[in-house]
Amino acid sequence: MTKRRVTSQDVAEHAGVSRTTVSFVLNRVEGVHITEETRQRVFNAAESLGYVPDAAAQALAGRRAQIIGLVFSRSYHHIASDAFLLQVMDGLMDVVRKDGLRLLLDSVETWSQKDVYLNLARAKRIDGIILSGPRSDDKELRALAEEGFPVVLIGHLSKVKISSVDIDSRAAARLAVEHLLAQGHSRIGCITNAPLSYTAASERLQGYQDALSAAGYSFDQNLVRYGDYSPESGFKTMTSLLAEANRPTAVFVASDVVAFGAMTAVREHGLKVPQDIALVGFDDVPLARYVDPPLTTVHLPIAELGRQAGQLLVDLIFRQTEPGRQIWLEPELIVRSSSVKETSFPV
Amino acid sequence: MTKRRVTSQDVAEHAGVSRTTVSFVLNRVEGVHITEETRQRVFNAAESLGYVPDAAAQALAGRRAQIIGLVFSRSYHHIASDAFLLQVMDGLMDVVRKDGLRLLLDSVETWSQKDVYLNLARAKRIDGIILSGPRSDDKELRALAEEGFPVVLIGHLSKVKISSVDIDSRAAARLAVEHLLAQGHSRIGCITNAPLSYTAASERLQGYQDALSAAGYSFDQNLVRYGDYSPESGFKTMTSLLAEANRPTAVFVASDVVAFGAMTAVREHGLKVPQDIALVGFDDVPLARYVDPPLTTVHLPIAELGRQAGQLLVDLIFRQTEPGRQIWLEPELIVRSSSVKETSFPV
DNA sequence: GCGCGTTAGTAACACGTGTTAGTAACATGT
DNA sequence: ACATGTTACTAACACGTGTTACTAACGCGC
Repeated sequence: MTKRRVTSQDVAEHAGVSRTTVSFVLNRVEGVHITEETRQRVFNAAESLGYVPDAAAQALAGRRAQIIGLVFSRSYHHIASDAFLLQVMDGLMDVVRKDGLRLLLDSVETWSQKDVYLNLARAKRIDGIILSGPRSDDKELRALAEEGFPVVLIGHLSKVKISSVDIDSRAAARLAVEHLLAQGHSRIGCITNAPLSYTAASERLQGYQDALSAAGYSFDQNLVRYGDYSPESGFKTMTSLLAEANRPTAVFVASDVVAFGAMTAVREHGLKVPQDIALVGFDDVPLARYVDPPLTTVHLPIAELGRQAGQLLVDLIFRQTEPGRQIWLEPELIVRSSSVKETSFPV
Repeated sequence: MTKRRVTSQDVAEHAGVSRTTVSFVLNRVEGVHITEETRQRVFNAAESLGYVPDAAAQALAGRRAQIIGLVFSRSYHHIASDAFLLQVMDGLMDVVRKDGLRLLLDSVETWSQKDVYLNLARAKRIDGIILSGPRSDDKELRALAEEGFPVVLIGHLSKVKISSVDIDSRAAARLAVEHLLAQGHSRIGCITNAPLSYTAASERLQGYQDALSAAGYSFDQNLVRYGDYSPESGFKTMTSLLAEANRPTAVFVASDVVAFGAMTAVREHGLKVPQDIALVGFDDVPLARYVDPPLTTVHLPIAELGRQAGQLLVDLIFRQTEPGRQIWLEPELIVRSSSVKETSFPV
């Protein structure tokens, strides 16, 4: 005695018209003549029967799946803050919802398991895909994009006609270090957010070097340490930096979360931030302004990243724009007390 | 000159068999006799043609959509930490992936826009749904569940036969306050994580009251303040608490993030944690052990929450178990230095 | 009264799969 | 020799929608 599904056939019979007419009315097809009166009859029938079109059938009958995929690497989402993905999704949802799209989420442990997202596309389960932090040697991805499948990257790939949105983190890192230079520091250390095999890590290190060399300082390998996303790593690497014979007076930590650990290390070493060691972080996680002292950092427009990526993808899908547009978002330095000796900054 | 889709028909022709046989082989249908040799021919053909079944067609032909929905309230995901949803997803993905399911994510601003998830179900876009933090007056949700549609709640609803997973946060809060009592405190304040209209907030407050009354202390309204998820609110409410004539010697803050703000307030007031004010938080966000001093808090098994919810849903979908199972997960008190005067705890 | 365009719809096919019912070919027991 | 069962398949229908091609009725100018 299980209730049967309400199909468009039921609506048609209930309204006394053909199924075709129902389809025309409900999809508001242009260039087709339907009396206002029948139109209303159809709407009423659909309403009173509680008709909801079958998504699978719609997708099969040539329409889109109405779903876009967001794929990220599980290791990657640690790189920025934990909130990274959440903020991206926030921005993304705002955009895609306007066009009636839903979000399918998937992750890969390593980019070698590309079948995950390739299958999504081949099975027509999704109409387009947003890939966070792709690998440059991803042949299948290029193939997919060249077939005309809508692809947008968060991050970027050179020499490929794939749309992408990214934050200029090299410039961002440079901004941070220039700020420290402007404060009069000349021995400035660096703790990366991750091993250099991650482009997000090496780019930030490059920004650090850019600032130094632009100011006429040479690069000193001894002032660089490598974090691994965790506060623990910040604690350890900072401890190691403080043990240097000629230790730095300021440190650029390419991740707020790592910087929190570093800050703890400074304190436990009996030193003061910023008087003994000035600190600048990266990411501007919500807590950055609530540690002691509040952390100077670089704000990344992450929700905006998601929004732009979503818009790019929607345009590819519906407006069939040309792929290959690359958008760079500008970060912003947020100065708080961890980097300036005059302690006159508000909490 | 657009490349046509590879269908099971193509595979059939390529292997010299019927489309039916292809379906039998690829789906490993039991109770059907196929020679090992043809079986291989089909596999090879599918492989060499790069055949990927059309998801929409599969879903239409009676199979499941192979997608489950995770729906959360946007306001709700602030209540716990920002990382809440991410951890849930982590646990959830592990489970559902084993059964070949994908995750569709959606959010509602308020639970009044139920169409969002009702439509997902009615359109057969998803095979089951996980709802985070539902409202008790959700009639349509009950109807959906009673029709036999697989539903699992994160949170819980009484008097309904709907499966759910939840953390016993009332017991958790009690645990936290009992710890403070054991440390010799008798005037213990409370800062909630959110306004009391949120059950997640009122339950924690109740746990606080439970502990007090069990210890024979009466409830003092003057020692209670109401936060709103943010560190700001922690700062303000703690400042207000410290201005009390007879101020508390310990405070239970029902959210780590709020507690960070509270901790800053104590410090700026020239007082020491834990010597002047002992603090216990709630949630055990990753940073809790990296603030100064490391924050005693209640650890919530959130990833486990997602895992159990996923398992419950998968069982409902595939194993067709009876709905209505309620699982309660036990939190755990993590003692760090913010609540004990002997400062002998390791970082 | 006839050709013609417009209106208001409909019949029929396509999408690609899962599945039930059926069918030849062949082995087996008596 | 013949009924019976088993093996290895296949033909045909079902799923629910979008869409193209077609039609019947009607108005209208000449």
